[in-house]
Order: sequence, then C-alpha cells, then structure tokens
Amino acid sequence: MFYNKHGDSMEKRQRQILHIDVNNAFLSWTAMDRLAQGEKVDIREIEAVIGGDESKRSGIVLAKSMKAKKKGVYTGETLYQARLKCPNLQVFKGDYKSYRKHSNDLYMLLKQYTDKIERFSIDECFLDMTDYLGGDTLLNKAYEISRRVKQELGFTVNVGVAYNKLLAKMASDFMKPDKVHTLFEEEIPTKMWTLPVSELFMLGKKTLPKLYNMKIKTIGDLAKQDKMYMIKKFGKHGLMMWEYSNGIDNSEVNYLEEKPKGVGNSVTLPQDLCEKEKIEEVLLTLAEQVAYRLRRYKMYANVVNVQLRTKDFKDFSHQRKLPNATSNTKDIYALAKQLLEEMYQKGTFIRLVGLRVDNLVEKDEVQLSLFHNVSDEKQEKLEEVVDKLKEKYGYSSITRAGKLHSEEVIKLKDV
DNA sequence: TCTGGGGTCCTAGGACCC
DNA sequence: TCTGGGGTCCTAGGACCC
Repeated sequence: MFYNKHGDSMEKRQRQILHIDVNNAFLSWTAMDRLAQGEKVDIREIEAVIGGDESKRSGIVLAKSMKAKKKGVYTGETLYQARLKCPNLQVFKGDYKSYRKHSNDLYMLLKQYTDKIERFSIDECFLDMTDYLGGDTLLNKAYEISRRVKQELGFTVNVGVAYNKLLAKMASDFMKPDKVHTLFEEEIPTKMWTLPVSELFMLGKKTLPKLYNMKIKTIGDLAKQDKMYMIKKFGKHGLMMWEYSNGIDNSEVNYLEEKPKGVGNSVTLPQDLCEKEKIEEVLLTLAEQVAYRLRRYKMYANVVNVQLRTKDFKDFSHQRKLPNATSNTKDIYALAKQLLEEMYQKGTFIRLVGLRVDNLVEKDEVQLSLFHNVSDEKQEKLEEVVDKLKEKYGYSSITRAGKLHSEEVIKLKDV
C-alpha cells in the first residue's frame, strides 16, 4: 500500500512498460541507405562494421553485423583488432544525419501507441503503456509494434516487455534480432538470475573484477547478497546494483522533453600537439561550436570545463565558474584559455582537446547582471546574426579570421 | 593503422561559514 | 593552549551509458 501526500492510501497500479531497441542500429540504417541508393549488397548479410576513420585516429567499431559478431568482433574495439579476428571485414562510414532521420521515423511510429515515450538514445525508447492498452494486452502491443516497424520502416527491433524499465531493458537484450521477450517478476529467477553478472545494466568493467573477487559470477549471486553489505561496500552504486539484480526499479518513463544539463565537444587531433598556441586554436574552434549549440538551445552556461588527453591516454580536466552565465563564444573561450594556461605542462603531447559547458540555465531565467553591459549586448546581437547565417547556409559557411588554421586541423562537421 | 564522442551522475577533498 | 562539527559550494576525477 502506498500513501500520497495527504495520507490517503492509494493502490499502486502495476505499470506496463516496453523497451524498444533497434537491432545493430547504425549498421542496419546504413544498409538500408545503401540499398536505397541502388547498391546490391546488403551489408547486414556480410562480415561488416560501421567504423570510425583510422586516418583521423578514431578507428573503432561503432556497430557490427551478426556475421562479424560471430567472428568475435565487438563494439568499441579497434578496427585493427577486429580485422585480426575477421580478415574479410568490410568497414563503412557512419552517417549521423541519416541516423537521426531513421530514429525520428521510429519515434513517430511509436508515438501512435502512447504519449509517454522516453527517447533513451538514438536507437532506444521506453514506452509507458499503462494508460494506453485499450483492452489489449501488453504483449500483443509489443508484437504489433515489432511487426509494423519491420514492415513500414524496413529495419528490425527487439522489444522488452515488463512491469518496470530495468526489466524491460534487460529483456530487450535477450536473443536478437527481431524478437519480443517478456521479463515478468516470476521469470526473474529463470531468465535473469542465470545470466553472467556482467550483463546487468550499469555494471561496468571496473566493478566486474571486484564482484568476481567476492565470488559473484551471476546476477543471481548478486541478488542473494546482503543489501546492507552491498551498500557498505559500494555506496549508492551498491544499492543500485542490488536492486537491479532483484528486478527492483521504480523510475518513471521520462517523457517530457528535457533540456540538456551540459554541452560539450571534443576532438582527437590528427597529430599530437605540444605547443600551447596550437591547442588554443583548437579551443577557439571548440568554443565556437559549443557556444553555437548552447545558443540554439536558448541556454546560458555557468561553468566551463577544459579536458586534455595526453598521448599516453591520461585525462586531465579543469573547470571554473563563469562570473556571469553566458552563451558568448568570447566569454567561454576566454575562460577556457585561462584554464588551459593553468593546467597545461609545457612540452606535453596532447592527443585530445575537449571543451564543455555545464550548469546550464534557460536564457529567460537568467537574472541580468548589473555588469551586463552594452558591449555584451552588442556581442550577443552580432552572434545572433552569425548564427542565422549558419542555420541558413551550414555551420562552416562563416568563420572568424584567425581561426582558419585550426579548421584545417579539425575537420568541422555540420552541427 | 591502437584505443570516438556525447552525455549523466557520483565521490572525495578542500574552502569557507556559522 | 587546545579543540568542535555541520552545511554548502567548488573542483578534479572516475564510472557508466549508447
């Protein structure tokens, strides 16, 4: 029994949740695009991956076909390693514009089933069907969605069917592709507890060896642990792991459009840099991108964060509050430059430079500072004009003098 | 030809105030 | 001379997700 804030008892209704997961999303969508352009080979049917660009030092696997998976290729590994296991591997580039479009197509179809949809990522959605079953069963809806996506959109999905988000997500991860799986409470022991503990959502590669040392090998082993002991040992994360392993998750399907909490861009450089002036040029380009995206959200940032990765993959970051919330390229860059100055050790070879802004607030909510002066307003007006041009003619159409060099270094993508 | 990029959330320590 | 905690904010770094 649950009680609301007035003390009235309320029977908590069982929620009806679906999790939709596109099978090999990037690879499937690229396969469809190629077929639509008249290519004969369906790359879903061969040993293929979507990969980064090795010449830009970002050669990793982003998605793999079933045949590549059978050879042991996994997402995130280097293309070099993947080819060792799978010598005939074919590598294709990703196309994020196309992916966004396919993702939107899926969203529009799912929207016909419920208003309570959470876009969890470009290829995953949660649906709260509790008030939208209309006399039908949850499982029937799952099959209908699965069939319609395949017929109308041309790619396949896995659908997880359960009474909470965690179990629905775990279920959609069972056998693939093009499957519907349930994971109801009574099925937890047979369908979930038997799985390796590494399969549990939010259990990553740092935690895994610690659990192995505790002789925890399956999700069931974790579920049997003493709750208080897990909290003592792992804090909040311990509680979450324990609850998840027992199928406990009371989180809501978050269907309201959320504003971002931070915006950032980072770039792996074509060559390692060891001159501060060169890194500053990269920072300026990043500041333009980040501030532009910030303005498109109509938000101001309160914190600037600069990240550096050295050539031996050590990460450093420094952050600082801005004196006033802003979306000005100039202000963001000025603080970023200062942070770089403080953290950069002369002569260190830098592989990656990142700039992100955090503690965002809506532009309308910003209390105009007493120091918000005329030149700031002028700056804002100027950037508005530039942004409009960018929206019309593409992001790279307009650039500031003095930044030309770094744009040769970083290939700008249209935002 | 080794190892992306975009996020969110949490933790721990120090500063500072009462 | 010696010795407090609690609360909040800020910052650096890490874990995890897709």
